[in-house]
Amino acid sequence: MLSQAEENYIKAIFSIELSSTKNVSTTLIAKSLKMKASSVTDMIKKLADKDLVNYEKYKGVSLTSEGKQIALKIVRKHRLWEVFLMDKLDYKWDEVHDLAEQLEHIKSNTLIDKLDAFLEFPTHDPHGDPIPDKEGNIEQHKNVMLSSIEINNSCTVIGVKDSSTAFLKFLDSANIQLGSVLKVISKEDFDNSVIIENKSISKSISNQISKNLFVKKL
Amino acid sequence: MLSQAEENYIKAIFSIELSSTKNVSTTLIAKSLKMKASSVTDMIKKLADKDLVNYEKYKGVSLTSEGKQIALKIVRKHRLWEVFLMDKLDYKWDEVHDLAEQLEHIKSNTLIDKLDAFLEFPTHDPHGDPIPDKEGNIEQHKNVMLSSIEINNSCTVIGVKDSSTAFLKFLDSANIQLGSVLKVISKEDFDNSVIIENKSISKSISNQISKNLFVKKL
DNA sequence: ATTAATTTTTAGGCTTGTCTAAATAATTGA
DNA sequence: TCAATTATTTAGACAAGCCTAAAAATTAAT
Repeated sequence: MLSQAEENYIKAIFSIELSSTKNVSTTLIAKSLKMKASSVTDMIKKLADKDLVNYEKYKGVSLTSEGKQIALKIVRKHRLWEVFLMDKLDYKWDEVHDLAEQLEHIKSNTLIDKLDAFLEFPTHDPHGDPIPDKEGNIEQHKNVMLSSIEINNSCTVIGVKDSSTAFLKFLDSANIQLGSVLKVISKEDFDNSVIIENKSISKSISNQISKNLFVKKL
Repeated sequence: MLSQAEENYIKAIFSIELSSTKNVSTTLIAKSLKMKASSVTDMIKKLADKDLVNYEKYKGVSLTSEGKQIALKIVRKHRLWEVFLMDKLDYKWDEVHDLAEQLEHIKSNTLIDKLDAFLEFPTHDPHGDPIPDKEGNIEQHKNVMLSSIEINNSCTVIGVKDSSTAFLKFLDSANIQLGSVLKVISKEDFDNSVIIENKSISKSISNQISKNLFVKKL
């Protein structure tokens, strides 16, 4: 049985691995978990002893397939709890992350599948991220960003790349949710901002925003 | 912010206090938490430093009013999570305790009240124990046991004194739930067992069982 | 009222998971 | 290429929370 600390490391390594193909460095893990590199080295050794990561001194780490399975289970828990918090307890999408971070560590063989059933087997969490199934299978995110949609095309918001509170709060204030339909009216070459129409209201969206919004072309 | 360990001690002290008026001894706490007395002494000092318990060497402890408020909050969380697990996730009443033991430690200012609302403000948990309200007010259990009901009287099961898995499983197998209506048919002087009728089926119930079943006379 | 038994506390040790500071390896750049 | 910078690891420390063993206080028994 893994400790919460161990689970957090596995999860951090997993999410860093997703955004690059190289081995994951000590420093990146340390940044992601807000810890010192030396602490990371210690834990990595422990995880390597348990065969959850491949590790060679000075070469960074990668998850073993066992480690990956564990990561997927944690991600599944995290995302299902997020759905619960939003759908059943009326939390907003920028409020659920920290709570899910705690709930994902609850140990039980049956809880998460019962929760899954209770939520009627959702496929995506409130940020549009796909929820791994019982066996750890997960749908691949299609990386279409709002910034890549051409003028006069419409798209649906299906996820966010950046789930920071600040970003989510901004989206809320701009009335953009999962499922929002956005039409690209024009693009500004100068700063790559786009003018979009959302529920017949036009808004200017900076490039920093539009390249963090996953969309599906309509 | 209290650690899980601290919360567990507070809860243990609270529940021991409920069943006697004397100060709570180190040994009793140790037994209840399955730890060594020396560990208990350590923690008691810490809790006394934080003014959550009154402590004088060799004299045992009692909760301060602040300590009692914290205990009530934990009890509230525990019982609301139990309701959730049973009512929403279809757990049986002997399965919810260990999970609630983990869930009760989730830290959030808003979660438990939102859960309370989602569950439509239940007043009792699946074992018939009253749930403290937001302010820590809790209904007093009326201590009427099945063993004290006279022949030919009927009563409703409102709770259990012993929540052990073994006891709860026995009740399940005997088809006795919260709300079950039991009629006392006869009593055996020899061993204080009672014959009861439950859904027109008669059963003999030993004194050990009947003195652990809270009932309300009809 | 002493002695014996029990309870409680103290002292010291261990593990987990963190840190700082110093040492070593790897990478960068002039 | 080799010196400077940056990344990583090692070594040693510390807090939390538990333990064992021994000492001290309390309680029970004769």
